[in-house]
Amino acid sequence: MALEHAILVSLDERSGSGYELAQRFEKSIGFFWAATHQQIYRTLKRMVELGWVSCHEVAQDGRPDKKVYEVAEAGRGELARWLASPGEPETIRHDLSVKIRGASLGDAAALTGEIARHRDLHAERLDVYLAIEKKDFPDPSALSGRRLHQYLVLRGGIRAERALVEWCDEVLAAMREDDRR
Amino acid sequence: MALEHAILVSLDERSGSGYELAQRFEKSIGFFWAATHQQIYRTLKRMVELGWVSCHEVAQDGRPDKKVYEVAEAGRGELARWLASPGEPETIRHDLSVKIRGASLGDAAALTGEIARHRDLHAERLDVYLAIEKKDFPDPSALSGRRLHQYLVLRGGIRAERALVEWCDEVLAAMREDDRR
DNA sequence: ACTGCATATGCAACTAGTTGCACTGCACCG
DNA sequence: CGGTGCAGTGCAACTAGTTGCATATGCAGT
Repeated sequence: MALEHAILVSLDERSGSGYELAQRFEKSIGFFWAATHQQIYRTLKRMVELGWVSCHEVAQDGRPDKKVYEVAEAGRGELARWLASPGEPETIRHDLSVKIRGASLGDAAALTGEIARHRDLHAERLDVYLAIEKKDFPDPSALSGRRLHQYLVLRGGIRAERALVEWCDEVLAAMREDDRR
Repeated sequence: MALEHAILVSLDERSGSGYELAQRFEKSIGFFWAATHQQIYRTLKRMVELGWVSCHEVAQDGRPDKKVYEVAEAGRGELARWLASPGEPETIRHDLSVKIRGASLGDAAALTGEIARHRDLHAERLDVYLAIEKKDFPDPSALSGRRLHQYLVLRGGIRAERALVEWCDEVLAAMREDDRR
């Protein structure tokens, strides 16, 4: 399980509360590891028990108290161990592919609509990633260390989304062509 | 959940036992929807209760009896309903990205080894897909209907694996370059 | 005879992830 | 003064997926 490890990486970049982590998972970490606030709170609790992170409450004015977590020694050790350990490639679960494979059993028009919708969603995500690339990493050749690693992960997102958009376009073109005959 | 639907699509292509389905998930359906035999047996049982599939036992000689499942009317209806209903894009969980993002916290050499290993795994999968493409779909422009849909899903796999291989290569090149400085 | 392998099905216990709700604090708007 | 909305934490119940084991038939090789 990598949720613990994703949280460790994120907390190492900057300590924060469960709420803040949930927001990071919404916008940046979540691009490659999705998690809800429920999962994050539950996992943080477990990680405190394991001694991987430490926690102290912080009183705030103008808003409720929060619990700030930071990576402990044991957490850093666990992260190093995990980074060096081999992992399986992701198990793929792509329901759009299931739908396409079953296309002949349903309404073709509804399905092409669905594919077009996914195409647009992926195109939107791609635009977001490209905007981040342009804004935050204008000169990739000058990057090193942590910044370089962030950039490389973003590059993975760009490549994946681009591949999906192009694939959706290929599927739509082929299905329309098939329809015409 | 799409496991039911993936099973329906597969059973519609050809009726079969849980064991046979598990094998299909290992080699073809599993390229875009992973499932273990446990999941499949459990889900088939539930689908019989729901009336989506029917089941009859078949005695065999030379090997144990089996239960052959086939899609029922209600299953076909459910599948058509699902095909037309909008779905969320996949929630991404890519632990290689988490590892790269945390690269500076562990052993760089071990991590590049891990990335190279994934690169090779994806290159292998890509070769498998390309071989299938060449063998089973030598003339894509002549395809239509079900065969076309199978081909298009395969194309998605090819695009995805190619993107991953290229990304791994980019990451490895950039990390080696960064190392040298 | 013994071992290993493929076929064939399944339970039990576990881990992981989702969904729906509940609670507090405070600010800002009309 | 009541509604909306963000910040902040969390429980309970559920669904989905994994892992380890159990069991049975029968073939092929040593």
